[in-house]
Amino acid sequence: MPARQTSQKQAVETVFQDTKRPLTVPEIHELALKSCEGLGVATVYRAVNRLVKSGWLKEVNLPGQPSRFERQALDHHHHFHCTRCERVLDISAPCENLSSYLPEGFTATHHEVTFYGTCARCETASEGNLS
Amino acid sequence: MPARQTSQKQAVETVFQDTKRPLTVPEIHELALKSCEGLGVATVYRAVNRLVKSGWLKEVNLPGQPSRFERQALDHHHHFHCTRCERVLDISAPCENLSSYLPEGFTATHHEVTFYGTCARCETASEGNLS
DNA sequence: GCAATATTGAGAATTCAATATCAGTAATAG
DNA sequence: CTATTACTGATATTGAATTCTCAATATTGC
Repeated sequence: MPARQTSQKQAVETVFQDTKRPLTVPEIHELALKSCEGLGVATVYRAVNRLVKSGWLKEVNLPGQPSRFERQALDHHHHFHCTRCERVLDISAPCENLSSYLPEGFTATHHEVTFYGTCARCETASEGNLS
Repeated sequence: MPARQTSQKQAVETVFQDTKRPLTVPEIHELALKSCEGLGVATVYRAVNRLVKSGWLKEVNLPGQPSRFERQALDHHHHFHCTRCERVLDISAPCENLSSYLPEGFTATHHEVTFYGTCARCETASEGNLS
């Protein structure tokens, strides 16, 4: 009798269908609570682990940050870490011939590019605050 | 009577003068032990923190990895994480117009590029092992 | 329904990096 | 040389993210 369908699992999956940026476990938890009152953090961890194992989710690690998770994207993309609101956003990838610059003898299976700065939302918000 | 010169501090600095890739604290410790018997990990942490504060060392964070440290480099570069020997190596940076691809309204202060794969040393080593 | 058992929530337990503590050691000013 | 006190090593402690435990609950095959 393997695997049952529960409202908790459903809630976690829904979060990812509604969001297209990498989320930390606390973020997932908070969002999932809206559709599943009383949901515990441990359960979020369990659900996320299952979904990662099944390939539906992908773990995203940014330097010095706790793990985040996002839908296994179809297209390659990079990440933008807004140092003001602390959100991590996807940005489309122009990575072109990046790996062609690797030294002789090195073989890269993949790469990650992370930008740091201010996202459009925060940029706009602060403009309004100029006094 | 601020700051004394000790063999421990000296040992840690020497490690970085002899190595030009980012090192974890355990790596630093192991290397420094060669020139300073009995050196404790706590002291390595202390020395590294001092050197970071003074600007001589720079902290390097890679996704899902403990902090590493390297000499404050003069030139911009990226990192290559060998998934076989787990070493992190510097590679020269061709980052060109990377940030020009950012979406409207986004401002980036800096970026990081990390490659994953096999370094030249491991690549060579495994060729010899083909049986 | 009903029994079998996956799943859950709450909190304890673990893990691992990094820091704090403290008595003993050693660098340096005089 | 000597006193002052920065520094050290060993170890306890913290802090955080994540996993484990276990009794209670809820799903699903029959």
